[in-house]
Amino acid sequence: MPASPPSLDSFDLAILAILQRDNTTPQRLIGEAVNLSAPAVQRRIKRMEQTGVIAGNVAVVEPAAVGQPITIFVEVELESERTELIDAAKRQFSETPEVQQCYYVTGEADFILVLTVADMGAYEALTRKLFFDSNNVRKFRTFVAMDRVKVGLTVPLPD
Amino acid sequence: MPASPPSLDSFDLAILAILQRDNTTPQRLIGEAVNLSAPAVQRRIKRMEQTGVIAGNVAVVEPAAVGQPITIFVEVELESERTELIDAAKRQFSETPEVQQCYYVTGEADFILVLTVADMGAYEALTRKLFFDSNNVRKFRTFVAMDRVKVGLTVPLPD
DNA sequence: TATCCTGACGAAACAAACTTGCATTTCGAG
DNA sequence: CTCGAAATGCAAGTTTGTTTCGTCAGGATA
Repeated sequence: MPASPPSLDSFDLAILAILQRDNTTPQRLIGEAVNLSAPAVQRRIKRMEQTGVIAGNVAVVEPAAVGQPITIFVEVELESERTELIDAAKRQFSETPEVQQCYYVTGEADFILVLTVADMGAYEALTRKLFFDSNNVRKFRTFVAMDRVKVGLTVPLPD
Repeated sequence: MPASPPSLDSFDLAILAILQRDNTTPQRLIGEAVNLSAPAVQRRIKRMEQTGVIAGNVAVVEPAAVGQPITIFVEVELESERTELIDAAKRQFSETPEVQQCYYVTGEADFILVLTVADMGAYEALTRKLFFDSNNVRKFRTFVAMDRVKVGLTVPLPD
């Protein structure tokens, strides 16, 4: 729900850089860092939330701590790329909690999924549900993460 | 820096479910939702932050709004898998801001990267820097995201 | 069984942060 | 140069976060 043309100035970008790292930073400290008063910072944050520049404010949970220690990538190739079937696939992937991320891509695959599971048994069950029970998956390639070298949603910001 | 064995109860999980969706939710409301007082909620959150169950609190920035509208996946295959070279690759990927996520994986590739770039020119420059200038990249496959169907770091929580 | 210790809880007091109103300033268009 | 829209800072008011403290439940010990 972007409400208007964003057009961010250097204050906004500096604020974003901080919030992107830690959104519990007090507005007073942000203000000191960017040379602005706390209310000014607050108004800018609010505006960016309303215009969709800030898409959300979330706590990042460590998967291993909640019994989901395995991260898996899957490249999915469909049989048919009819719009209706593509949309159905998008919907199913979106609705599946273990699917942490889902992208519809160009190239040698149609979808790339990032999954979070408790163990390989859980993954096997998922493949059954998502791929084999679907009549539209031609094949899929699996990559198991040995090391989550860098994880996040941080976006590089212009200077 | 996990400080102790976590072992989360159903209160903790219920709190996590909320924070994972919106960490600006007042502790009072969380308390009402999980049947606990605000201080109890606050203590549990603090403990989970200290033990690493909660890895961070961040604002999610919309890439398109800050001039990085293109998301790209790359499978990277190295020439040599000597530990030293693997570590060097991890380090370089980690240090590159455009590399939003980096995983070291098993399977037909060694790394999977999630990149955020302004345009294809920027990607071309990145490939030069990350892959061609490195003497250890055998090949890489590129997937350009047409639709970010589901994006986030949300982890499925046990009941 | 009685006692002590540990850990977690809620209510209330307290401190800090967020939010709003308002006068002033800034900046671009006319 | 003047005007008006938009953003700012300050100060008050409100909400939220944090600490304190007394209580209680469970477990170990004697």
